[in-house]
Amino acid sequence: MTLPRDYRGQTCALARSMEIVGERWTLLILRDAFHGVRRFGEFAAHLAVPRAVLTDRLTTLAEAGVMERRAEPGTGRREVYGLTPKGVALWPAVRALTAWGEEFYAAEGGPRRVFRHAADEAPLTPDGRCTGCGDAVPVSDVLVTPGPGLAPPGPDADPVTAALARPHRLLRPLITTTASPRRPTRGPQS
Amino acid sequence: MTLPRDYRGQTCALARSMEIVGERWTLLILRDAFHGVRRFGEFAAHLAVPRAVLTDRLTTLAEAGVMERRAEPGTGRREVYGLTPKGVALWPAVRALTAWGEEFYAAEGGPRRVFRHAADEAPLTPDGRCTGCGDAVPVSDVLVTPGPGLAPPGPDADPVTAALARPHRLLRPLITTTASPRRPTRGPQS
DNA sequence: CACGACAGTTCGGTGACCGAACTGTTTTCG
DNA sequence: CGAAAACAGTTCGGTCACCGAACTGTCGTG
Repeated sequence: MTLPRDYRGQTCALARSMEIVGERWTLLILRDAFHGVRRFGEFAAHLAVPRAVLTDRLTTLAEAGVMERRAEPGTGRREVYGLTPKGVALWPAVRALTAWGEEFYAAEGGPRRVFRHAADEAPLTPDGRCTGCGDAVPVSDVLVTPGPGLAPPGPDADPVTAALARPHRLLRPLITTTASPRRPTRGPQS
Repeated sequence: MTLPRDYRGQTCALARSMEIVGERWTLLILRDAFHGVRRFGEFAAHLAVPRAVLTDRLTTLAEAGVMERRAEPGTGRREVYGLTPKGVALWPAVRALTAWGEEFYAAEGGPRRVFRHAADEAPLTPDGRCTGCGDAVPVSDVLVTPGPGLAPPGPDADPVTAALARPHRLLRPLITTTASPRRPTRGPQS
């Protein structure tokens, strides 16, 4: 198994994970995928990641079985990338790291985003349980709503940033409209 | 302060986390710290990380308040590095990533290590709850035991690898004796 | 003092990452 | 239909992080 940057000799499951998802940008790409980002250009515009690096990461993730690359039906050249079940299984890790960042690097005013149980809209605990019904909430039942700490997107924010500022379900395609106004999109900003 | 490798423009708590713990080797260093590794040479020998990189990571983690550097009382030059409460708060993330690696890259025979509740020695669920009493187990009450998938350490394995193959509590110093510094190699020692 | 253990630094070589420009195809619109 | 734009990647040169090995300085012990 020739992984791009391995951690040789480590008899530790964490090292195996880091070989797959430990490279720069990878977890942010996966996070976007959880939020419903599906297209190459959306990842590139939202993350401001060099396009060559993005190509490499998506290829690596697809080869590892974490994401899946498929042609979007109907549209010609449009490729879409989606999480496989193996990728969805990374949600506890993404959630835990997000919760840690939110706890120790909180924005002014409060959390940037609030994860809720879609069934009753009660917020989730940091470990992903519903504060209303107490259940462990599956990823597809997580509703993301903007929190008080989320800066409103500027008028020239990229479509992903704009869509992330609105309530949405995880794993559902974030941007469904096919057509977009032709206007040179410049500048990242989440 | 300029973070070493930032993710500019990301209004996302995960990006904040990745700026602290997202660099190569950092999470493996933290994992070792959870298991009780405390000294520079132990990290270096066990992880096979370039020493300059290790110095950089420990300094960065200390500046971020995740780890703490202090002189070991008694011994002269010995510095020890320990997790702060902010560092301990990363345990859910480390556990989740380890569990994912264990699930999808299992070793022959089964898990490499089993996390248990020290009180009743019942194994923990992937999200850190005790299968015996059902409680969420704090990090300091986690007992680590070798699992069937853990390869036995070779005779020339470093002391950390050897100690990790024996049952131990998280956050407790893994190697307590100063390794009997320079015994006259008289009798067999424990 | 000599020696070994240890923490951390130095240094040259290599590869990953960056950012911007470019290629080739598909879609949209006049 | 034909031009222009959108899109998914690729190419390329500069820069920086990482690697590995050797080295420095300090402390404790024999």
